[in-house]
Amino acid sequence: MRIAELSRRSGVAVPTIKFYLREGMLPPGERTSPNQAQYDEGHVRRLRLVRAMIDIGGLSVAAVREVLATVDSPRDNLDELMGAVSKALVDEPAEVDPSALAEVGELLGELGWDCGTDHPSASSLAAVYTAAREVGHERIIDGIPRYAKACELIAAVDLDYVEGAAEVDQMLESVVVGTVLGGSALSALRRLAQAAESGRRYPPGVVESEGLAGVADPV
Amino acid sequence: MRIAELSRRSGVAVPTIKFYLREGMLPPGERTSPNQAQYDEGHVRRLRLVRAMIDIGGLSVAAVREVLATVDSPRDNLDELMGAVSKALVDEPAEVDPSALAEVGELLGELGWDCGTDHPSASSLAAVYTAAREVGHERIIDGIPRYAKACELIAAVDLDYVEGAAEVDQMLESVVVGTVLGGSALSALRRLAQAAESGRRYPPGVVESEGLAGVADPV
DNA sequence: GGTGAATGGATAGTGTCACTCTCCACTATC
DNA sequence: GATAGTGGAGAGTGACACTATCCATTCACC
Repeated sequence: MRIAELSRRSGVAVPTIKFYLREGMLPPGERTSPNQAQYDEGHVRRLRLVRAMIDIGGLSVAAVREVLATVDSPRDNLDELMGAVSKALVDEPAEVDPSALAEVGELLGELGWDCGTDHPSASSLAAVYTAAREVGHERIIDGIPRYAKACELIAAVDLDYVEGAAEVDQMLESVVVGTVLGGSALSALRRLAQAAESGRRYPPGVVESEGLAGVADPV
Repeated sequence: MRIAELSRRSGVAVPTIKFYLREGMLPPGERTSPNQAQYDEGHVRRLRLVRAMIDIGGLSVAAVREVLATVDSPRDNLDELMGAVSKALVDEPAEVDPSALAEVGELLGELGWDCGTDHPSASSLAAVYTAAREVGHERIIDGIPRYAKACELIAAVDLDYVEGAAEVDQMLESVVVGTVLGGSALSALRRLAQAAESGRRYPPGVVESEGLAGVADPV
């Protein structure tokens, strides 16, 4: 197919497709003459993946390019691939308080998680610790171990999903899709679960004259 | 204190503070003369909160303004406040496939979550369903119920955190901090848990000649 | 074989965002 | 009285993600 059909099939405007080609987020079509090229089903899929990462995952064009470059030149084990995708997905904080990082290391030890504090996300978590203290909400850190238990369940789902991929290239893509779309799904589910739990704890109908109903003075 | 000290205490540049004042993200200082104003500890806290939301939470200035406006004019129950913060935090997808939304409704029913599909996050989740199918990864949807179970644990932590706040205005802020900083902590923990789980399933040292070690042909 | 639409490629322009700079009249402090 | 700092407003900046325009082909149809 040519660019017009690719545009129609993917829902992406022709100038935008040209832009993505220039940016290397979409491989060039197969050249049939000096200024003609053919695109295939793979281009449609890739384009949809790009749009999903941008629209649903909220990634920047630069992040998408980096993630796709990782997928296109795969590593030889899952750990490394996931690490590479993580690195492309998170922008590691510039400087992290070493004591907060040590605290994260301690947490990882208690949890029995053998990933070290050199993992980029360990720095991200340490940055959250620091920020929480700066805004006077250090109390939030007390909940982290329970968050971690929930994340063990989530990670098991994530790994199962990647394992369940039929082919190796599907597997690479499933790391990306699982991380990006899964992340959006999780944040939506979290909010829904909060609403549900809140409704369970403080059933509607109970109205109080001041403060937060059922919270300042729980029923 | 005056603006220079506020800048020093908060680590935010003076022109940026002026910008935040203009944008209404920081309440004006107490005027002592036509062109002099005093700022207090509350301004320092607020400024740190703004920076945490932007730097750690990745919120836009517009989103921060909206969230703070919500906090500054609180509702009379927790459900409503959380809903208002959610609304300010997520940009609801423009159009959602009704059948995907119905599917989300079914899921909510099975889970016993009594929040309806009119919750903005229900649409977000439906958008993920649609995007997953468009990129040929509908299989990811099978993992959603297990994600949801993990989110029940997370939501319990979140609600406990808000309940534990000493005063009502602390409580309002804890909804924001819990949602924003908690979200960043969760995504970092998820990645760390993935790395740990991956290391557990495929211990290092096992090297294979092709494909993903221990995955294409699990040990 | 001629003609109008479409193509690939490149360059320049657009709108948004989050500051950042510059200017101003005025105030505080030495 | 000199100098630095202040609140306030408007214009300017750089990054980002497209979008528009142009051009020399090339295609599809008559």
